[in-house]
Amino acid sequence: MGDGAGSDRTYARIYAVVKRIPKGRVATYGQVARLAGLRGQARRVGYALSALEDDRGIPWQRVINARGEVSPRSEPGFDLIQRVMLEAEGVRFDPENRVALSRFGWRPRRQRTG
DNA sequence: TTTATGGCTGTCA
DNA sequence: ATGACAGCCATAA
Repeated sequence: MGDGAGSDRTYARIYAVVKRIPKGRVATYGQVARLAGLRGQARRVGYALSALEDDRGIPWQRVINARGEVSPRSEPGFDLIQRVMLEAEGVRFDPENRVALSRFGWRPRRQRTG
């Protein structure tokens, strides 16, 4: 890696943040970006997660968009899989297929100490 | 190199 | 609540 655009520290940082999202909680792309020190680069988070071929222990399903919805992507039906995974963790969806971020949103109290 | 999307978001009508 | 727009960055043609 090194010169590779995606596979360097930046993605690693994103993954590190996603890894901290507790089970049963969700975070938004923008939130992850900010916690990773990449303010305003929410889209990059989506790319980093999209680049994951395997989970690698990274709970990608816990990252949703700022509306509280599971973002649809290229692969049809994949958003449903994500939803099922979240529901299995206890995250509940509204009739409008939305998650109440006020209730299930992840709120880290502190930055990681090290 | 330029263009066109793409697991996004905040602001403003 | 909805829709248009502009930032931001990656990847594929």
